[in-house]
Amino acid sequence: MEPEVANQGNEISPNNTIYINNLNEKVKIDQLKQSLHAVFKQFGTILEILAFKTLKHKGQAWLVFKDVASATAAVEKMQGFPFYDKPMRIQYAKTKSDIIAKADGTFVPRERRKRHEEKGKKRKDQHDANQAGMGLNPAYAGGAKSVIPEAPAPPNNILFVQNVPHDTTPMALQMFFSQFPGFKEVRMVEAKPGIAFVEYGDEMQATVAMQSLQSLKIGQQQLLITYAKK
DNA sequence: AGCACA
Repeated sequence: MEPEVANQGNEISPNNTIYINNLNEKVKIDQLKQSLHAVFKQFGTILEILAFKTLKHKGQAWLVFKDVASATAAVEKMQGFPFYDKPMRIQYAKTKSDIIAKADGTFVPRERRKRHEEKGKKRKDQHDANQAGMGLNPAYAGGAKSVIPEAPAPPNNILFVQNVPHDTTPMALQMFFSQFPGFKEVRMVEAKPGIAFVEYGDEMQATVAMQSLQSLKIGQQQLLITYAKK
């Protein structure tokens, strides 16, 4: 007989939604969601990202892809990806997200959770504004080690490449980046392993290379490419 | 460690 029951053990079956834990709990929810989006959008359209700061849900997030194939790629390729100094742990979510159920017509409203919604709903707009500002502050958490840029640099002709395996040579990197028009040079800094700068003639050329190489893995590691700060 | 639907 074939195994009709897809899910006997601890394996969780494919789902549009990935469940991520071991996230750095010091990161503010808004910034966390933004950064997750930046890192996972390469796998396909993201419908929703949910994260909460309550005790039971800190350090975790649910990221809903439009397509299951995107979720599968994300689970495989981003497993252990260093994110705010901690390796992400990624699984498929155990259950279907509401947003998916609504789309496929299977949504049935669940019991309303306890009266969660009652406590002081003050004007906290000011706090939110402050929090947004903090997302731009590199001094946050006192470290420069995050693989996530605090604020995305505007498009320009130089790419900033992160999560490069430490034993990668400039020559090796050049192999990948020089196949795109306008390539000028790769620069690596001895004192700062794991990163590289790649320069192109102009912004469009840099953009083309970035989009093509964004999903490149070297060894086990998923490259992360953004524009360099100038 | 912790699987929700702010």
